[in-house]
Amino acid sequence: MSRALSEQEIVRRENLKKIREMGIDPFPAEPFEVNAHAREIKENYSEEKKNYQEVRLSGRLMMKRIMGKASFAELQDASGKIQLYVARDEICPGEDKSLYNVLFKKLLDIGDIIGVEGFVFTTKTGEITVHVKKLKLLSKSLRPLPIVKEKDGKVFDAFTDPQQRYRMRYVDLTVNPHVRENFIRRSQIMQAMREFLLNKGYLEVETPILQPIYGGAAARPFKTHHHTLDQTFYLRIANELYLKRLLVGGFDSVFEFAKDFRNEGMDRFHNPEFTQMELYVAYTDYIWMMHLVEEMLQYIVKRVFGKSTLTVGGHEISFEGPFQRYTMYESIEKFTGIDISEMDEKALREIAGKLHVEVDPSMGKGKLIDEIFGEKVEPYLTDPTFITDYPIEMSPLAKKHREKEGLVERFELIVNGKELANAFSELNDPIDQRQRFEAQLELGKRGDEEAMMLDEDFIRALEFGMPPASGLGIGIDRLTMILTNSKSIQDVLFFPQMRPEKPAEGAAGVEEETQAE
RNA sequence: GAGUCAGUAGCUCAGCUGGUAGAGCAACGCCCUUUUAAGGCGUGGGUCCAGGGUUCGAAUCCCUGCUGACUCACCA
Repeated sequence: MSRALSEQEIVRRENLKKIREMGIDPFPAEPFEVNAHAREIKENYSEEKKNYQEVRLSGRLMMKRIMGKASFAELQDASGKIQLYVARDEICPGEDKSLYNVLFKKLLDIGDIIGVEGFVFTTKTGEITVHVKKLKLLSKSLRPLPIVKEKDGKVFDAFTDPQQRYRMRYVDLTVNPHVRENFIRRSQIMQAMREFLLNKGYLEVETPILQPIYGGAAARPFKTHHHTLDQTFYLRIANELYLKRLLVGGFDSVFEFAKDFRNEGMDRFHNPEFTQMELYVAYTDYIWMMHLVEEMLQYIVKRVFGKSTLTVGGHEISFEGPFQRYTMYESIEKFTGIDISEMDEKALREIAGKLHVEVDPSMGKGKLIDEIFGEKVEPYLTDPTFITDYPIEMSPLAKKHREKEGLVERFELIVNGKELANAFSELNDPIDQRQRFEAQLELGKRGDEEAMMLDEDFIRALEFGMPPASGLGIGIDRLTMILTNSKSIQDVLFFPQMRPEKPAEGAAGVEEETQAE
């Protein structure tokens, strides 16, 4: 399929041709060895020490300022930008000046990837600069990059169109340094979490993404089909039930960074695929897990940001534990003045109406309480807050509360008005578990599309005996959003889900085969 | 799923109650050996998201569709 080329693309293709005609390979195969990076040079160069006198670095040409026989340019590598000084007679010591006059001045375009060799000095305006002695083209760029300029911290002509930024994230990352920064943070956050868990001696594991029965959460799944087995599979909505099987198998602590998939609405907090870290530790309970979560978040924030208070959405949020704790009933009473602890389904429905919380007939008691909480409490919890002791109806995998009738031993951690983590003392009584699943089936019949499936093998595992344990799920995307002060999940996912730009050609047949539904 | 807003040059955007498209940067040509949103002079570049309609005439008004953002609904 050919595409009409823009004026600038035509120029670049012509330049490419001319480069080849000069006998220069625009896409050379040999490696270009580098011994320095932009940021490191800018941080460590000193005029007195005269260090960095033989540097080799490579990156993208981001700016050319040509002044006749000498030029300044900007090179951007993975660490940042640095200015280059390119003088004609330096890179062309002999008679032939074409390397400067033709290749550098005319044929190299912004976006080209080059390698340079030279020494570092400071210009008379005080800018640390690489004085280039040798220059090599490493890869030609055939499309014009958006030109983003900056002065005194102000950015001009920023590349901002969300659609283009997400579809061409490579361009976004190239021209928007703060975008790059968020993703580096994400990686550091995950690394710190993994480090914390491994230091505790917990075992990192992997469990199936293709599951014959989906479970461990309440959500609509993606459905697919395996040809050889001629069998329906679901992309996991959670890995909880598999990790618990591993506790049955004798591991006493397991965790997994899991991509989960939920076939539901998309907004700035939800992407169809997202990442959760789930952790199960035997012989502990949810109280113990609250301490662990406090300790872990403190560790991560300290490790990644070097401090324990961050500005999130205009608020200062401290991750220094211990966090505030309320039971679910307490929190509702605190924010609405109404004590719902003794109410039945009918009374709750009336209260919901009074509070202008929308409900529908398929909702059971647990869901009604959750609606009230979600509407009247959750959005107002800014600092990290544990909400504990949830109604049994909405927590089919959690252990019954040791003292309080009708509740389970469960907590959620709310930060900045959103759920960040969810945990319980895990239900390990197989008979109780079967009854809970059966109650879910009932809800399913009432029209709750997210009611859980009955997983016979999971029950069988519990019947062999699972040690008492607590389990935790923590949303990595949400955590990254909070810690990087990002307004949308799209800012912390490299490639957020979007509609295809145009219907993929030839994809129709494939679609038919792989996608049931 | 509903509502609101948006889609114009490579990028960021102007374009009034309808008269046939503009700026800055980028590109191209020339000048310039310490510039940094470099500068000076000059030049080119458009499926105005797509398809219909109204009209003598549509980037502009109307309808449909596509894509995106936001809000709401849904989502423990």
